[in-house]
Amino acid sequence: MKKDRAATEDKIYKAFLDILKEKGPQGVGINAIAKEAGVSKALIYRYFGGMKGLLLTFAQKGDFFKSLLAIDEKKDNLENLKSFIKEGTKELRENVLTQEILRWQLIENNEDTKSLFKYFNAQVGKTFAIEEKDKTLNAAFQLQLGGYVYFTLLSKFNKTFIATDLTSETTWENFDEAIAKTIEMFSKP
Amino acid sequence: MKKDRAATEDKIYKAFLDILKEKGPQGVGINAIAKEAGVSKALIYRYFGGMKGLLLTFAQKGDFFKSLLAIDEKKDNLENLKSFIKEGTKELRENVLTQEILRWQLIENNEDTKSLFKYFNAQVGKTFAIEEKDKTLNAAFQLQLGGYVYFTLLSKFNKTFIATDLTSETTWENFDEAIAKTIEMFSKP
DNA sequence: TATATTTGTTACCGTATGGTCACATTTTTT
DNA sequence: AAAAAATGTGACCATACGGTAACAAATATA
Repeated sequence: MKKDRAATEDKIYKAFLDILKEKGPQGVGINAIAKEAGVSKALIYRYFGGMKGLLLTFAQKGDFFKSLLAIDEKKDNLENLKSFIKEGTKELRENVLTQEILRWQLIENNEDTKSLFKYFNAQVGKTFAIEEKDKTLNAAFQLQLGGYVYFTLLSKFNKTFIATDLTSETTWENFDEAIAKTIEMFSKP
Repeated sequence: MKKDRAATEDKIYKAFLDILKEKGPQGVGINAIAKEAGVSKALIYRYFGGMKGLLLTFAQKGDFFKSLLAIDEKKDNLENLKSFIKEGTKELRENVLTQEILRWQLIENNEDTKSLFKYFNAQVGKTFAIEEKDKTLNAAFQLQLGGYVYFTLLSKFNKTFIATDLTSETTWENFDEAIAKTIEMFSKP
């Protein structure tokens, strides 16, 4: 049998990502990862230091919503902020990995996940930080951003929220429009 | 030893509620409930039909955010809608049980939880349904409502979101103000 | 080539899970 | 009082979890 540590580590790490994406935080476990990777679970402890070390590795690689960083400079004026928002919401709904980390933060926060959340939130803060001009506008914007996250996560298991169809593309366009409109109105004198 | 089925059923049901409130959806399990109730788990199957039946019982009792129903009629004009929102957000942040059901919907949706979510969401729909006057306003309102839910759930494990302090009372007052202001601005010609 | 070292697997441990069943005890009915 | 029904428990099963240790096989070093 061929032996290759680097390749094995890669198999383990990929398996972890796949499970997180497919089964969510609840599916992530030593046994499941080892099985998915087709490798003995003892190696996860030897090479990564168990779940905690695995999450730390994940955190330090830090490939979260990287596509947003490219347009990070555009947040200066109103029009660019709006397009930034649109890009951000699109990215959020496409990036399942990011979704699952956000979901994870809603259900636990222990010694294992600590480092992951720390790095992830630092990245979020760096990406989505906007200069606060108006206290109420800021709160309104954050609420809508949080709402977008909420509905995105909710749509995994629910097709509707009250009367809103979460499977309809129109719904998400309406959300984008609502955010833009809100910012616009707040910005008027 | 005294035997009293009604009292035992009550002990089981109360134990279920306590665990859901204290440990969240993840803590809810047959063994944990039986232990908390100080009763043999076989009785949960005999009297409730297992977890599924227990959740159905919970669903049918339907004591979700009841305090809101009392002010349900007030949603007719702008000022009353705003006060209704304020009451709603207050209730949400105080009602841990409601929070945990909302959290539950973000992480699973199986045969056991099906009935619970169905009844719960029907109640939510009945309570928070507002007549849609403007498509964009409606989306903005829903986003902010969702954001409020998101931050409420997030605050259980996280003290901050980006630069926002989720433990500060001022933060939540800002949120309330933002919702009111948004509705107000949308309502102007 | 012989010896270390690294890599990988299997088997095991303790614990916890959901679920069932036989049995003892209490309460109700006859 | 005797029989029947309801109530409650403890033991047990299969399965899964995280974690460890002993051992085999491959690779690197001497």
